[in-house]
Amino acid sequence: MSPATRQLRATFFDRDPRVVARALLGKLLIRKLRGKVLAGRIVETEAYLGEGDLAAHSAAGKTDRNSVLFGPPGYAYVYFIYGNYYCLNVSCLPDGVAGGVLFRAMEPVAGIDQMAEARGIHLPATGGAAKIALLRKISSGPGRMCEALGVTRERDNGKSFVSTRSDLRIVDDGYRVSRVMVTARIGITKSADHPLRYLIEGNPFVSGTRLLRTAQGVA
DNA sequence: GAGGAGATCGTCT
DNA sequence: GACGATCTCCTCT
Repeated sequence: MSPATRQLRATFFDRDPRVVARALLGKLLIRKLRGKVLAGRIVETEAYLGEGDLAAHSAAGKTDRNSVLFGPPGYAYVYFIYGNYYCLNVSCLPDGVAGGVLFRAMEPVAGIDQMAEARGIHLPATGGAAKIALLRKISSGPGRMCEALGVTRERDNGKSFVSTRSDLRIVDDGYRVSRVMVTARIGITKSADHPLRYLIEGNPFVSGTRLLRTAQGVA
């Protein structure tokens, strides 16, 4: 990483989830696990707006499960879904106001062998299309990302993204995103038509294929 | 290559 | 007891 790399602060997350979701594209998600550094560039996010957003876990109010979403900005909300998978979010907006951003996909950057191993993927030594297809399988999806990074609710729910001592951090290394696309969110039934999914246009590491329209600023 | 359905269990009602 | 911010495998075209 370049010397210009800097960790995101709480003020970055103390904004509308739609603004944060878009701004997170291109940032590096860094995980320290058992002495190893795992990192990926965020290429796809979804915004969840809080109590007015029926698709958000916080829609029905605060519970033990979703309390992190109602807390201060910049903290990890991890939940277990479909009996198999974890999903990783970061809380947004001030303490007491619900809102968050779901990390949906990232491009592997560092610790790729460790992440592939965690996913049960064997990477070939040589490159080519077959290797790229396997690299996509490491972290193109929220459940896949969590498995690759070793994220679990027990270990990471409520953890700070903005503490310099945290083993879960997000940094800006100066990478600039050329074009952002906005589509409807994936896998939900309520408020499903809202364009709140943000992805880097043309990036091969995004999940799914539902591309509805190109972003014109923040929706 | 695309689409459908099953797996599997925590959370909420 | 029902549902779900997913993934993978299997079948069909």
